[in-house]
Amino acid sequence: MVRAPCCERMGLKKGPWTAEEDQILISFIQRYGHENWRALPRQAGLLRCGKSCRLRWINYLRPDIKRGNFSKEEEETIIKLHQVLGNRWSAIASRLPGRTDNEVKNFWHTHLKKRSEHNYLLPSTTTTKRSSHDMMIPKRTTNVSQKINHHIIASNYQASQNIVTYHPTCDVEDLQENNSSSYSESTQSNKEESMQSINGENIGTESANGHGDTSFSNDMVFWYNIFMGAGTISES
DNA sequence: AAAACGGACAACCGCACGCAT
DNA sequence: CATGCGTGCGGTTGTCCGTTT
Repeated sequence: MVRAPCCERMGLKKGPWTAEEDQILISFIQRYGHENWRALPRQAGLLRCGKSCRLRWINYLRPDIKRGNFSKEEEETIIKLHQVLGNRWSAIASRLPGRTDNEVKNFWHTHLKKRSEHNYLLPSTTTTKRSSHDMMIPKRTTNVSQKINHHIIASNYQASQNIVTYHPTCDVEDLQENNSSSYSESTQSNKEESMQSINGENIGTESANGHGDTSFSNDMVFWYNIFMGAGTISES
């Protein structure tokens, strides 16, 4: 597949955003939403590529962004989730309402990494690029992770002013045990089914074939622990 | 006072994936 | 089935700013 290079078109601006650009982007999205990031800058009259607009919105301009220092609880949550999930910043960020993957990633590299390295070895923090083939944890657990994250984000979004749903007391040690035993064996469809069953609702997945094997059960437990233990999927 | 240094954070880049055609 | 587009993600780079020398 040939991919069009982003932001390389003549006339597209790069670098820091100005207040005027921010204002244009905010008011455009407030008015029309962001159904198509690629078309958005043209429609809004911004000399930016869609990717840049998306990043700016998601990481900085979104109304539900929580600015300011990370709390102690948030730090601990990041550290623990990183032990379980590795460098899956979006997944970690989804556990921290109002925080973005970029923010979490930066915070990790500037604050937590050194501290964490003192305490334990970091098996999954390699800086080399990994394909989805050469790692047990898929780079993008697209179906389940996206849907879960969408679910999470939607939940948080719905009640954004109301709840901070992560529980700093989450027992990540348990998660790690389950992780080592079942995560690598699990399949995408298993995870999807797990989440469906766990939530007692259809979160949008398709496969309907039944699984009665133990890996499925382990998987179910694993994902249940991941998302219930860290607490964002509330028992709604 | 100014240069050098380093930390923090914003932004960019390239890849992988889902989906429509 | 093959192709291309749009998007999300993680790694990396760039820039700003405070601190040290």
